[in-house]
Amino acid sequence: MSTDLGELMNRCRGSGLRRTKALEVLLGTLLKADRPMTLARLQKSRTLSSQCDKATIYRLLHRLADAGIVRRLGLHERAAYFALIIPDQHRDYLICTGCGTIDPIEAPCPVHHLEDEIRTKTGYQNLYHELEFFGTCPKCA
Amino acid sequence: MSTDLGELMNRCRGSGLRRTKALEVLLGTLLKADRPMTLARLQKSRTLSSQCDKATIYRLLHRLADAGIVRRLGLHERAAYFALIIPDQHRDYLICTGCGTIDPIEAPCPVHHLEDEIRTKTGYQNLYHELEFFGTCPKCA
DNA sequence: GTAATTGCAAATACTTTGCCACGTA
DNA sequence: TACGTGGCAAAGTATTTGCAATTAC
Repeated sequence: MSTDLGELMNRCRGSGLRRTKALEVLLGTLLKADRPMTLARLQKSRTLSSQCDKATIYRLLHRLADAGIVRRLGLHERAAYFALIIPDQHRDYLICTGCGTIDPIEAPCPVHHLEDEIRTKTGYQNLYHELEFFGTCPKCA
Repeated sequence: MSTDLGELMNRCRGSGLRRTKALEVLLGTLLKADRPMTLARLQKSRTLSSQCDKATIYRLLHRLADAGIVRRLGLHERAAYFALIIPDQHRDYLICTGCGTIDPIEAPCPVHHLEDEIRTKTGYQNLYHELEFFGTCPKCA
């Protein structure tokens, strides 16, 4: 784990966000989860639900996304997922289509080369990618 | 283009779907588009809007997904995207975060090896993946 | 004839915004 | 003090379902 709560708060301060209780609890929850979470899921988390409103979490997540501190992901659900961006660490995910479990993949991401190729061939800028594997986990099989 | 409308209809019949006007028009639209489309976008298509209701398109898309004829994709929008599955052809996409343009990527997909590795290491079955590149296209830059 | 399919309308689910009170800088 | 932030409630957008009429087989 190359990031802790204090460092995250500093990055937030650097982006002009204020040091509020809600922000701290939200970042702590995302950090502990170590995988993407939906707004609804975050809201149900013990600490967050007692500390702040759904709209607050929603707006914080979007501010954090603008600041480049969290990333918004699709992941095939109706609800949007959000995950912390850890500097110099790219994450892909393995998702069970049965129970919905989401696990980060340990293996190094194999598409950086293709990303470079696309950048030069198409002229797209600020490229990034999202890679997810879907399947049935052993428990659900 | 390795698939035509007749072949698609045959695959549908093979899965027990009935040969209806709505099905034919929907498949034709997806085939012509050659990229993922949202329900709303499909609905706006000239031919489809005059031929059938939103709920019909919705239900057809889901039956087609169950039959393995279309695939449901995330693609970062609030609305779900659907694309035809062409046998023996895997597609990844390049998406402009500015204007929302979606283009299929021509390059061969570089993650099949990792997919195999995940299969054996984790015991997940029916593995498939989704890979999207996001960036700013030259026009939007 | 029978069961799948369709259209219309109503119900959900999740997201997004308005407004005023509040807390941080 | 000033302005970003928070809570509550209402509005917006996309999805999903119920049911009676219709159509394919």
